[in-house]
Amino acid sequence: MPLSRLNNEQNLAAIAPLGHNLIIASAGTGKTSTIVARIAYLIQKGVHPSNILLLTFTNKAAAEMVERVSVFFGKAITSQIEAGTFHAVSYRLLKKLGHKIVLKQPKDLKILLKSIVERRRFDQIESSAKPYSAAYLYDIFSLYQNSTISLSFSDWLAENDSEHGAYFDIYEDIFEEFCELKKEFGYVDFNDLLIFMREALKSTHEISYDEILIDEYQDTNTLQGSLIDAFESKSLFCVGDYDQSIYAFNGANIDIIGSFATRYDDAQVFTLNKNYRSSNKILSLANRVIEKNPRLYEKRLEVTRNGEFEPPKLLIYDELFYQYQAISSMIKVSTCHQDDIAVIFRNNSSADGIEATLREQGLTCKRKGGTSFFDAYEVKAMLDLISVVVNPKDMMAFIHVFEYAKGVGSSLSKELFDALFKLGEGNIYQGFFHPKSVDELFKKRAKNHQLGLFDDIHDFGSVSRFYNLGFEETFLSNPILKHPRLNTDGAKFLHHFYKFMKHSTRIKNPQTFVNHVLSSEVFSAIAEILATKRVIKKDGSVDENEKQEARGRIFRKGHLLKDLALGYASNERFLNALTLGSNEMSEGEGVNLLSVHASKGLEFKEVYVIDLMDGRFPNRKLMQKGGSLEEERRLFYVATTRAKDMLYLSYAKYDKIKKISYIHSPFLVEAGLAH
DNA sequence: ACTACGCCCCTTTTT
DNA sequence: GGGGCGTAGT
Repeated sequence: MPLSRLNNEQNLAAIAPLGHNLIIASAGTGKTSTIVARIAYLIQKGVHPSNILLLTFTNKAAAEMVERVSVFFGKAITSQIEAGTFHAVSYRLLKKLGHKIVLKQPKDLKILLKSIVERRRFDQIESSAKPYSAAYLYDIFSLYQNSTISLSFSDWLAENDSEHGAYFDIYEDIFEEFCELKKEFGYVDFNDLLIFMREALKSTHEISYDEILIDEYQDTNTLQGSLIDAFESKSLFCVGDYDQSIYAFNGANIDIIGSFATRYDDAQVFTLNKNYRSSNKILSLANRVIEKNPRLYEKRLEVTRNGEFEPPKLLIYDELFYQYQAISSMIKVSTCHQDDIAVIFRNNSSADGIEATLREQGLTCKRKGGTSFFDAYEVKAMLDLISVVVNPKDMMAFIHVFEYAKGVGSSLSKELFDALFKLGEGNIYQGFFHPKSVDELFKKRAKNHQLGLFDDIHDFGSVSRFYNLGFEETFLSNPILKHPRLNTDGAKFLHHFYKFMKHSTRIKNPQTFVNHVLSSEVFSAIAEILATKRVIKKDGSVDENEKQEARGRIFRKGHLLKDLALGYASNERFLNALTLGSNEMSEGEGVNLLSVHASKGLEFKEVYVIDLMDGRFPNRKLMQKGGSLEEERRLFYVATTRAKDMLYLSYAKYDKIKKISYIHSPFLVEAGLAH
């Protein structure tokens, strides 16, 4: 059984009585096994699996832990455990409570926020500081929401950045409007999931757990902490390591783990000291460095692995790219299986270089954050087409789709959306198919000073200009076609879209729905535009064969998306799952390429920590913006403790593209590898 | 006034 | 590679 394989320390933690238990688990001490054993122990003791809540940092980690428990009890039991990230769990529970939620990517919401910011006047305000950009304002507000639950935005800003005092009122006002706009369009962001969940828990007794297990407890931020509190669980099982707290930029509050023992009367603290992962030499290097940080508790890690291992090796190169090439060569000749090798870096900007040199060597690599797939325009277009059906209030999705309509820019597409929104009383599907009569459908042109050319030619927006284009009767009679600036191309695109919408609402199965998107005229038109754009030569000529191939690639991505849709109960769930977990998916096979943050919780036989230059790692820029050397040191600790057998640390003295000279990272000095 | 397009800037870490 | 900005064209 699960408990039999634990050591004494782990066992004591796993069988702790219900209550408030904190497990301090240093790197490689078997915390996953301990959590798995704890869950198994609870189930054995008669706790119903649906009364267990497991909160992890990635959904993948949650799935793996539940999978390991199911070895003992079977899937029928373990599938009842509520497990996932704070965000994924909140989403599922809110759905269960009947909330309608459409999760939006921060990128889209930044555009929305920008539209509000642009309408504000800052120039009359006297201040030495320039107002924040919309994107930065979104990020800093997000950090605020994650960092505090007691302060107002202004008060929080005042504590962190006093120079913007003159703008505080405007900022507050902007977010008030932003909040209303989100509500109007039915949008929810990552933070909203947690905030809504916390609020929902205040007014329901439907949801409660016998025990909540929290992995990576050191990275819990104030908002997440308040959510844990809101569950009012009598039993917590929190697992973490102070030295691996690397999410300060997201509001991670180290006091939450630090004050655990004093926060609860019945607090019990267990410590796991036996390291099963790394060789003694790797471990002592990592410990030498992390000991430079102030100690919250004594670390006395015991090495359990016997045998002779190579000591960690420092590799020095004259130039950045030589470094990547040399490391790729070493990986090529390594006897280690490629899946068991990881290249770890502080900044993602290192990834492209190392990926390129690996490819030169004929090696493939695995990268986290399925960026290339979900960043592709065709994939975004497909997701926007799904979004607009799932949420007929979704302005952003509508506007993104209409970027592909010729003669329709951001201004007209917004006006079209507004008109459909009014015609359908807040629902563009209704606006298309059951339009109400509206007095002033289109806003009058603000001024008609320079009229002449276009403004009065189409002034009445006579629908007769769209006769003989083969439009359906019901479409022709829709008031939307009276928009004065809508041209024939735009109307054709709108008609494609209309037909797509018409047959959409009945399709509940996500796979069927993706098929519906792929066979629609709208998507076909979008694919046509993208394919043409991708093969067009400088002289404007297009090779038909090449274009068909490009079209083929676009539709192949469509079928990939269809495969991903398998198993989701509704379009809404499919869409939200992609937003919640798209960047957990990794792409490719072979050598693992990971940022330090992405490497958290993983282990590899052979690890290369690269670009260890002062400025890049530690990242001095971030340190100036509220980071700290301590945090960077913890990042170094996390990176090095991923290694089981062999650890390489490397840096380059010069970057010939950026023309920057570097000196080695101070952590290499602290590690005793450099002076 | 709005759309389309070409050129120049920067590029942190995550749900 | 993407977003911001200036310019030409409708």
